[in-house]
Amino acid sequence: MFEGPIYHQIIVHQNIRMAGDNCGVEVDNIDWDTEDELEIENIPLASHTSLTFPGVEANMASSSAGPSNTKIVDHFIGMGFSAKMVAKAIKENGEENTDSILETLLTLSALESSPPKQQHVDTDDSFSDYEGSFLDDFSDLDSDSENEATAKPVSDVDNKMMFLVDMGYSEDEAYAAIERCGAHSSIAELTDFISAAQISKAADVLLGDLPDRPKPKNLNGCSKLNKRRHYDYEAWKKKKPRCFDDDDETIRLPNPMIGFGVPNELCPTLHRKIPEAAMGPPYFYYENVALAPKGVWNTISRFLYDVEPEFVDSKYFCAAARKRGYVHNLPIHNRFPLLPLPPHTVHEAFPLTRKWWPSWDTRTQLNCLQTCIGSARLTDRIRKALEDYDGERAPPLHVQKFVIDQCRKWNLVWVGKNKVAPLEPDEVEMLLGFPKNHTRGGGISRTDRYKSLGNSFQVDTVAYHLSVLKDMFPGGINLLSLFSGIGGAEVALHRLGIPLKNVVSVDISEVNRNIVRSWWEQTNQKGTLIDLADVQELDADRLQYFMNLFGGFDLVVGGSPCNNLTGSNRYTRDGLEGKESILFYDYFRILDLVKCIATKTE
DNA sequence: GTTACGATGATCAACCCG
DNA sequence: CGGGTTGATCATCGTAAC
Repeated sequence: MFEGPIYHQIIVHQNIRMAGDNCGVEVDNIDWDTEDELEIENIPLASHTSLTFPGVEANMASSSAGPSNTKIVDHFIGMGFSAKMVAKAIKENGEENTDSILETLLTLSALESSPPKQQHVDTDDSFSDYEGSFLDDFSDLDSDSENEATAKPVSDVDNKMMFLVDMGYSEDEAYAAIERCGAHSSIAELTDFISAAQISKAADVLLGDLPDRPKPKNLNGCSKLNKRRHYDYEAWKKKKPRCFDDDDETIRLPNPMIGFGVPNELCPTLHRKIPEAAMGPPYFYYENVALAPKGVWNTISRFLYDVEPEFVDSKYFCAAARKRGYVHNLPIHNRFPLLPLPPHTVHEAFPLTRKWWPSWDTRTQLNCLQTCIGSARLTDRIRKALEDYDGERAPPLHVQKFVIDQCRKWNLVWVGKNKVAPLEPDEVEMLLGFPKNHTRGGGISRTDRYKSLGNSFQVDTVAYHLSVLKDMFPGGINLLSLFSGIGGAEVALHRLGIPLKNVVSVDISEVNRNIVRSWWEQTNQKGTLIDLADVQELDADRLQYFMNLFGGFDLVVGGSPCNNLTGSNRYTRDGLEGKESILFYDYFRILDLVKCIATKTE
C-alpha cells in the first residue's frame, strides 16, 4: 500500500510544514497545487456567501435542519436521508433510539420508493456550508470591540449571528434565536433553540394532519447524565430565556476524582454505556479543565454524543495535581499504566528538596502546574520573612501561613535554607511525563517553555486511558491530533509502544510544532508526521484527502483551549464562548466530519 | 521578560431548623 | 437526625501593565 506514487507523495510532505505562516519559500516546492485548486473551487464561494449573508437563508431553509447541534439529525442526513424524513423519524421515535429511527427512515424511503440517494445532500455542498474561516473574522471583530466598551454588546450579538450563519443556519433563524434566548446565551443554547424550532416546524408541516400519532417514547428513560433533549417550540416560548440550565442537572465532579478508575485503586465504574452515536471507529479523546464554569461540561458532553466525561486528577499518577475532564469513547477495561511508575510525592520526585523542607510545610504533592511561575521577588520576600526568625525553631504561625499560602499558589519547592524556588522547566517536563529537555532548544524561551508545558497533557494519565488501544491496533494507528501542543498524545502513544503510522498534528503555535517535529525525529519514528497550524484550515476537503491517503483516522485527540474556562483567568473567563475556548466547536466539527467521512466510505 | 493583579466555583465544617 | 444554609478556606492548562 505504501509503495508507488502515493507513498512518494507522503515522503515529500514528511519534512515540510503546511502551516499557513512563514513558509512561503517552502510552499513553492510542495505539490499542493491539486488541493489548492480544489479549495479555490469549493471554499471561497461558500465562506464568502455565508459571510456576506445574501441568499444563504434560502439555501439553508430548504434543508430545514441546521448542521451543528442536531447531531442526530445531521448523522442521518449524512447517511443520505432527507431532512424532512429525519425530522419525521425522530419525532416518531424520540431521539434516543437511533436504531428505531434508522428503521423508520428505511421504511419511509422504501414507501416513497425512492432510494435515499435521491435526497442525498451532496457531500461537497454540505461540507462547504459547514466550513469557512469564520473565526478569523470573529476575532477581528472581537479585538475591534475591545477598544470601544460601549459597542461590545452589539458586536457580541454580531459575533454570534455570524457564527450561527457560518454554522449553516439562516440569518432569520439566528436572529430569532438571539432575540428569544437573549444576547448572552451560549452558542449551544442558541443552536438548541434553532433546532428545536426547526424540528417542530418540520413536524408540523409533515404531521399536522395526523392527530393520533404515537407519542415519542423513551424521553424520560434516559440516564441522569444523558439529559439532552429538545424543547418544543411552544414550550420554549413560555419559558424565560435563561432557564435552559435550570432543569438540566449540572454535572458534578467526583470525589475522589478518579474517573472510571486509576491504577491501584478500586474501580468505581466497572461498566459504562456509550451512546450509539458515540461508538467508534474512530475513537476520540477530548480533554479540558475539570473546574470550568457551570454548564460548560454539560455542553461539551452534549456535543460529544452525550458521552459522560471522566474526571481524573493526575495526582494519582504523578506528584502534581491536575484536575481534568476527559470525554472519550474508549473501553475502560484492562487499562494499564506506563512503566516505570513516576514518583507520587514531591520528596520522591525531588530528593534534594528534602533536606530543606521544613516540618511545618506538610505538602506531599504539588498543585496544578500552570503556565506561569512565581517571581524572583516573591521568593526573595519569603527568604527575608524567614530569616527574621533564623534563631528560633520555627517561624510564628502567621509567617508560616504566608509562606505556605504562597508555596501552594506558585508550586514553590525548598532548595536551600529559607530558600524556595519555582520548578525548573525540565522538572516540569518530568512531572508531566515528557522526556527531559523535550521543550528545550530550538529558539524557545524559558517563559514559552513554561507556557507550553502548562498547557499540556499529563502523559501518564492520558497514556493510562489510551493503553486499551495497544491490543486493538498492534500494527499501529493513524492519529489526528488537534490542539496537540507539545505532543502529549503522541508521546503517550509512543511510550505505550503503539506505533504511530500517520499523524496529523494541528497546533497554532510554531514553537510547539517545532517541539513535536523535533521529538518525532529524535525518536526515529517510522511513520509520517504532518503538521498544520490552524484547526480552522482543516476543512472537509483536506480531511477527505488525508483519510483517503491513510485509510481513515483511528483516533482523534484534542484538548481545546482552556483559558476562558480556568479560574486562574481573572480577565476573560468567558466560558465556552470565549475567544479561544470557542474552538471547542471546531473539535466537534472536525470529529463529526471524520465520523461522517468514515461512514460514507464504509 | 518580569511582576503585578482577583473572581469563580468547589469543598468542608459549623450551624440552624423542623 | 437529615437536609439545607452560611461562611471560611482553597485551588486554578492566565492576562495585563509595566
